[in-house]
Amino acid sequence: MIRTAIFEDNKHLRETFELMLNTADGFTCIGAYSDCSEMMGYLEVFHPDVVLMDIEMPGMNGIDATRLIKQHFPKINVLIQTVFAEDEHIFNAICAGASGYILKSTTPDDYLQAIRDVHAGGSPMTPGIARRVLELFRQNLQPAAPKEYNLTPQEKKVLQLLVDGKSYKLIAAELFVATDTIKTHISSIYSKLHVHSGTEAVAKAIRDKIV
Amino acid sequence: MIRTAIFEDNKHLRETFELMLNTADGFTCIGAYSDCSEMMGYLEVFHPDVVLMDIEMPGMNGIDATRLIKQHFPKINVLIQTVFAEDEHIFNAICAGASGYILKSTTPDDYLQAIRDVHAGGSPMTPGIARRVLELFRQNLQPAAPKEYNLTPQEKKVLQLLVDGKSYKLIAAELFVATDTIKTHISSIYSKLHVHSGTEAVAKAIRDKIV
DNA sequence: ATACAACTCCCCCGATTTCGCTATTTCAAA
DNA sequence: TTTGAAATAGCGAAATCGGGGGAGTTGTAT
Repeated sequence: MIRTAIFEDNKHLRETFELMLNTADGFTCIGAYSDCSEMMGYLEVFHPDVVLMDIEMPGMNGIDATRLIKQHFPKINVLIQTVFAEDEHIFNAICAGASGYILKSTTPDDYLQAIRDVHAGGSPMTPGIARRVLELFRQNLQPAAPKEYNLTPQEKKVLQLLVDGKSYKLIAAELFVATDTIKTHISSIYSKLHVHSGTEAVAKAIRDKIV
Repeated sequence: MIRTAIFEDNKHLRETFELMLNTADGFTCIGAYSDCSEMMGYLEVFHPDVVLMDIEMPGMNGIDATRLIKQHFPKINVLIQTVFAEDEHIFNAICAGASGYILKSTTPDDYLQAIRDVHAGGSPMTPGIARRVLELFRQNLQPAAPKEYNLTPQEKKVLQLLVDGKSYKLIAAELFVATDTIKTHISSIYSKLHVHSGTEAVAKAIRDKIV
């Protein structure tokens, strides 16, 4: 028996969900609320397995509520169900700790299956949502856009050591050349990066290039 | 009619898929291969809508093949189907550009539905896989661990401006104080960050803190 | 053979940075 | 009221840095 709680401000929808869960085999609806004002106290007492959470609600929104739930009851699985498919909502919901994210166009059977999935440790998602998630994933991972400034191999080494906080002398020692040679390299690094000091160069180097 | 191609080294499975696609309504299997050796030339000619890709195959594996496909034919949707649910495979598949990731335990109907979903621009995933994806997502995103070094507000401002490449004089001007004051601030910043130069401070500031 | 890029080195010089130490004012906490 | 942190400011000296110039050696490409 999967103990489910509902947070949904639309009265009709809320009661439909409640009925659906109470008539379906293997489910119980142990609470249906139109907002999150009493949520924490309620969860403390009844400890549902799965929370079906709407995003748009008066008072606290479903994403902040999810964050709150996961902070205090990490074992409760939160299934977001909403009409919003915006990247920002999806992103925030995931970060808040949502276990699933389905759109409201889903059929009753799909709802039940989604709740089962969540309860079994899965993360059901509408395929369209899943695509957004994958794309967000790739975006937030790839931004390795190492700009090229035509630095020569030696200049890269010097820049690397500069970033490590080494002085001209130390860099020279490390590369077995004269300090003046390092000065020359650094001059050309500066002109290639369009900067005029070590701090600027380091900032630029870290921000859009090699470590 | 969804034009699908299959890459799967298991003969029985490959032929089952082929039969399934050719008998189902709305699908055509326009090729079924046991490895990726001739893949690119094949895709060039037949241009399938969806590729059903196995991971474990002799020769090139399905993930590298996916990367190759997406590089040259970004419009082709690749649906990974495998017995492997390891995080590393999932991660690599996503980065390679896979549009979906389903496990081989899926039923025939689910296969067809997954292919439909992919073709419609969705990303079907087994709920268990989806959970892994969400967790990978959170992992690769959260490491925003802004270390605190007990810098005072003014010191933070100074550090910020230092990172921007400003000289002591300029910082002093910007904060309406004497240059010597900036000297003092920078001294305490250095001792708090345990560094001994501007470049080190900037590197540390960017790497594990503000800005 | 002649360029050209990359790497090397040297000198000069002024500006900037770094490291000492001291010291006052303000403001909030003890 | 005393204490302490934060911010302010100053002085001095050594070291480093940044910009300018010129110049020699490789090696590759034309």
